[in-house]
Amino acid sequence: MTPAELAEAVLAAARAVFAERGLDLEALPAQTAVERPRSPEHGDYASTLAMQLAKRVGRTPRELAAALAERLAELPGIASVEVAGPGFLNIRLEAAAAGELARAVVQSGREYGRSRLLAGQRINLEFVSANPTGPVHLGHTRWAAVGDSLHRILVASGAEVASEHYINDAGSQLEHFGNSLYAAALGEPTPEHGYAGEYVVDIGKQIVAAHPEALSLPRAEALMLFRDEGYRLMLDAMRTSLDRFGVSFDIWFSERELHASGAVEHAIDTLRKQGHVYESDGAVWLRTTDFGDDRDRVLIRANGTKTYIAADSAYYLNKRERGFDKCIYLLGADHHGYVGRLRTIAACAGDDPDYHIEIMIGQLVHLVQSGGPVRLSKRAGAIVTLDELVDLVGVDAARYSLARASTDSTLTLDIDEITRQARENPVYYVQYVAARTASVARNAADVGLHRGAPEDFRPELLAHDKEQELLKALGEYPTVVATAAELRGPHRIARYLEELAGSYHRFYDNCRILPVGEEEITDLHRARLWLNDATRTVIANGLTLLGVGAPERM
RNA sequence: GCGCCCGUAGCUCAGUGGAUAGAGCGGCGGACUUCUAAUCCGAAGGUCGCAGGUUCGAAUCCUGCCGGGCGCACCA
Repeated sequence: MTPAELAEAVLAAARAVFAERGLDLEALPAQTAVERPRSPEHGDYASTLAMQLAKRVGRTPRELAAALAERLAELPGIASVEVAGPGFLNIRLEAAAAGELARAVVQSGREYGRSRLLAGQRINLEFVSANPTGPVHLGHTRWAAVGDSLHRILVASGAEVASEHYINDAGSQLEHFGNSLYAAALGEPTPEHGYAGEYVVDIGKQIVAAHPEALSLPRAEALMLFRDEGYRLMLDAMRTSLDRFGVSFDIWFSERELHASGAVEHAIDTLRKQGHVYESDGAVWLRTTDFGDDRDRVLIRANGTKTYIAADSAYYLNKRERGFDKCIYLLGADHHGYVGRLRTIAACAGDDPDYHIEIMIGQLVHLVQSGGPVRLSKRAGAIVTLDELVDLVGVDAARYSLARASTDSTLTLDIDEITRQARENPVYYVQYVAARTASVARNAADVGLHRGAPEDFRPELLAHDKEQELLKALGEYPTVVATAAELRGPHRIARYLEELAGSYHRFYDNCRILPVGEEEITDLHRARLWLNDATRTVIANGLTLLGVGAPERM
């Protein structure tokens, strides 16, 4: 019996009790959940439904709980139900009913944990969106890890999702970048508003190597060449870094093309039709105060140039016109001023800012090394890049470290610490389970131990405390994935896997899976192998959602 | 001044109103002639920033305050 089935049984019992006593069925929720109590004294699962309902129907929690307990206790698979405290329902399953899960998980394989929760939603998930004027740095790296994992989680929950990287290639930053490359190639100092750093010199050299004539061109032509070639090389480098990190975007969207396609004018027309555009002082304005902004915003300046908000609007509307009904933006805290703006744009376009647009603000990553802070300013040239981080700790450890924290928390990474403790990173604790389970499976095959036919599986033999604990952990996985999808929290997967890993290691330590020496193979060995393989399935599924490998050996 | 996020063990961080607040790391003490000791077991470590409020029940929700981070353009 899975937790979901148990929860449904609790609700069904509530319906029966309500009907029997003439209570208002409308007071019942559409869904309920059972939780896993911290203390084993409180049973395998607990329901708080009676306490939640009592006030609504004017009964005491304990009275309702007692009635529910009576009904639930009769169900097959349920060993006992107790009413405790103010009205908790503490439920114990029979070992066999719990053990069933091992078979169900193995048979579901990669499907275990996937759902249709978000079926029918078409989601555009934008993240990273780094300027093509420098390498992907550590700030972006957090969103790369979190965004890509979220992408996988949303897909696993049934949504149709496109991951998208916006390229800011239309503004003056690219000009400054080109100027900097040119200056570097000439050996001149970095120009004002320019970019510094070794990568600028490197790219400058690459361009000169590929275009020996570059330095003898007239200045204006040379600048254009450095700008365009630098842009191309930088974009390639970004793609390469992200690929190596296991992150590949479905769509790379160019701002330049957005402008070239006339999308900006089109967007302003659309907003005008919605009645929120007006002209004043020679400029074109968006009346964002219609939707709570403290002042209106300019779309087109008096000099005819478009503002960034104009492009933002065009980009949002373009996403909507491409058929996405939910646009999720993953932005760093340094951009949280965008939130109101983007939501207002959606509102001005006639959309529901609480549904069509969703802006996740992730807090920044702080780096410290040798006790002091490390600055991440791109202009200053002191960059800690994605590539450097990966070189230091590897893809798995890097992705895991970044994905296991809530994006609401600023994350402090100590470079020394990461380097030194790479082996102690929690990712290895989890991956070690993948390796151990694989090793057990290999050894089992060597000694002729096989799971056998599913119908010969004896779930009731998995009655040891550690086996039951592990089974409960396995049963939680689908709920964890669903919650991670709904709350957009990939870190929940990581935290869950750490718990599951603990349960497995304790099981492994207490319950011998393989026969020792010449010992005869029994149904218990086979049952434990089912449990071993079920664990391997869940660990692998979970790590996949994080974009982290599940190694066969370590 | 206004807005968003955070404040939980020595450190890094979990905990979408439930029972005795958790994990990893660090430190202390144990466990390998048997499936991988990258593991396990034990002890230690907490006024959940502070003060009120709501609730049968608050780390969680509300208000105020304190502390930290980040933002508030006809810049990109």
